[in-house]
Amino acid sequence: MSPRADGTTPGPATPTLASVAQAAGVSRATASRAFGNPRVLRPETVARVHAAARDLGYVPNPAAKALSTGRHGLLAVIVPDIANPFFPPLIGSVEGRADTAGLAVLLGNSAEDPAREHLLMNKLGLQVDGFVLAASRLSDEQIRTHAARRPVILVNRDLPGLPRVLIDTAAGVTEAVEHLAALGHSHLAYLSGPARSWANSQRRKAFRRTAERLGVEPSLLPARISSYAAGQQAVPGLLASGVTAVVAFDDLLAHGVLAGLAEHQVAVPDEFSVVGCDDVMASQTYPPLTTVSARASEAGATAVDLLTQRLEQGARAASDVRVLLDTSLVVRATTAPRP
Amino acid sequence: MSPRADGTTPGPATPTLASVAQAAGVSRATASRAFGNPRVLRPETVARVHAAARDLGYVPNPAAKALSTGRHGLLAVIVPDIANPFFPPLIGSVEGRADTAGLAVLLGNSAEDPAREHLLMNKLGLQVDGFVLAASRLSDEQIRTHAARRPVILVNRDLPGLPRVLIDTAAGVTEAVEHLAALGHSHLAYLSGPARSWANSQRRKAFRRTAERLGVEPSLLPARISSYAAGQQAVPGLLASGVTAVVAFDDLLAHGVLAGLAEHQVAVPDEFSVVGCDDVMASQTYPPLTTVSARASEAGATAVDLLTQRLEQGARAASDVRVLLDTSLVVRATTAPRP
DNA sequence: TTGTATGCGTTATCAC
DNA sequence: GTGATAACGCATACAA
Repeated sequence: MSPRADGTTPGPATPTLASVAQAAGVSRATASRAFGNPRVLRPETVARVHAAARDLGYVPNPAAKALSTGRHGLLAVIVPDIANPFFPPLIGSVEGRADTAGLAVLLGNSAEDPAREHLLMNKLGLQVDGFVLAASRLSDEQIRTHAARRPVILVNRDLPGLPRVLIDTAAGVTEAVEHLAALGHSHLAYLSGPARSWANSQRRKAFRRTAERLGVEPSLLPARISSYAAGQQAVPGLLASGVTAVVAFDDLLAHGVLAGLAEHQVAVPDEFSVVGCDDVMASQTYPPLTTVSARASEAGATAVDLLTQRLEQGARAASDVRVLLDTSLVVRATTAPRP
Repeated sequence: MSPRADGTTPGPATPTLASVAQAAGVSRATASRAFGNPRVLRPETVARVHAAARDLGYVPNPAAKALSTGRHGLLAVIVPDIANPFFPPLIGSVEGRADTAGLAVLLGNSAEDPAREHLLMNKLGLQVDGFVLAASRLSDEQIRTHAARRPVILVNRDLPGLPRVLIDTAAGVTEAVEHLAALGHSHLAYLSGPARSWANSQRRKAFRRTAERLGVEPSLLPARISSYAAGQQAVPGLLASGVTAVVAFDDLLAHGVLAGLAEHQVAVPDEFSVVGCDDVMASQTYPPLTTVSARASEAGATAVDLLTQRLEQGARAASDVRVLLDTSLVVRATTAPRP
């Protein structure tokens, strides 16, 4: 056992609770209490231990603490694709909120692969206190199995019985269709995203329902995956279908559509209107994309809140929490009246 | 000690090495060796232990292993800003490579704040085997202090004595200036990024050096931070300076410039040329941005390789490794001859 | 080749 | 209030 097998300088042994206890002239148990349960100790004793700890530069050993308590001070956030611009803000807010809650964040990337996601959760399961599972590609049963072992908070996955926070883009998509109909577009397309995505099925349904209600003709085009190239490749089909406007599953696809339309000399928004979704990139890129707001950051923070709640309250915490985050349309520069 | 304080179902106690040993009819030590050092055991014994482990669904407890060995199977990657599109691909490749190396990834966000970065490293230091420090905002001394405790691999920070991987955008920026000069632009601007960023100083120097060599007039404009809004706000100054082309610190700023120019009715690329940097977003957004390639993914993977090397070889590993990743200009649609 | 005994650093259950 | 002491689960000298 050579804890110094790496290239770091040995230096003096890192102080342990035992060192602190000795320096403070108390037992290890008392030293421990000075940190974890100071109220039961005489204030004077607490102060003495703290002083000793400070002098020695004592830092508690997380591994030992975890082994003893079963709590790791760690949370895992699993996403299908880190490179997809929807997730970084979500991850960022998870990290931020976790940090203030005293938790560190383990990052897992499932690469859109359910098998990989499952493996990842098994591997990480024993070293974290809980999971934030974003846009999971797992089956309901698999998720339930994992949730039986470790607390799991779902983001954008509506599984009854588990705490979940849902970004309800249906409202925004509905607005988008209304917006386009009001502009005179009578034939619209929805360019769909990942098949196993909850968000995608929500958006597709809202699109169709609203189109029918308003009496505009809906077309459904599959892009299968969310990528710039997929959006670009969907353009020929889009033009062939005869629509004059499209609602894309997300901003990434929308930008691909923009590129594809430019290739075909179709002007946006004069000849063709494009609506994205998630408002990620849309606010960081030119031209300003009309899109549906997403609130991914809020979703992440809320998920962490639910998790810490569950961690603190244990089984007493309500487990069937369902937080719905409302969305709305943000009209920018890629939609205009039908030509 | 109630490891089940959360809402999970109790179920059968998770199997430990002791359970496996008992089931296989061997001692705990032998069971342990079956995993960590199988060569010293009779193959038959190894098989029996593995079978028992499989039947019981045994998963080694990372905390116990860490406490015993001092190795955590964890790596921390620290970035200044998760939301900045430069970092997600880097983080993703770190995660990917770490995963194949059997390491999990802890994510830290310094929010561009050196103090926060320092705190983060202190907090995480005891639970990881090493750090990948991307675009660190820390002082040289601080980095050295941390590196003395835990192996640190630097990305885009050139600190002699520490393993580092540098994305050498100087070459690409040089090409960009040459490209613009060849197009007839005789007065160029560099829109700079974060002051403490190594990448920024590299780019600024390359810009000025090349401009002087080619006899074109260089202007330096500060954006201070990398954001869409900052790029947008820099446009008035840009136009006032009389330049006809700009090289922005990164693609995010470049897109902001694009938006600002549109506001001022300046056509790109006909009246004004814009070059970005890092080729992130540029390939996912329309219009296609002329930019400098970045290879952030390769940088992340390489950093992990250097770290695992160091972890395996210990102090014998060469510590002054300096990996330089070359870059080049990618000409797309935002540059054209001077009007 | 395998078993025995001990330590890793902390928390928690008893006593006192 | 405080102090011994036994876990927690695993790895590893040392014996055999």
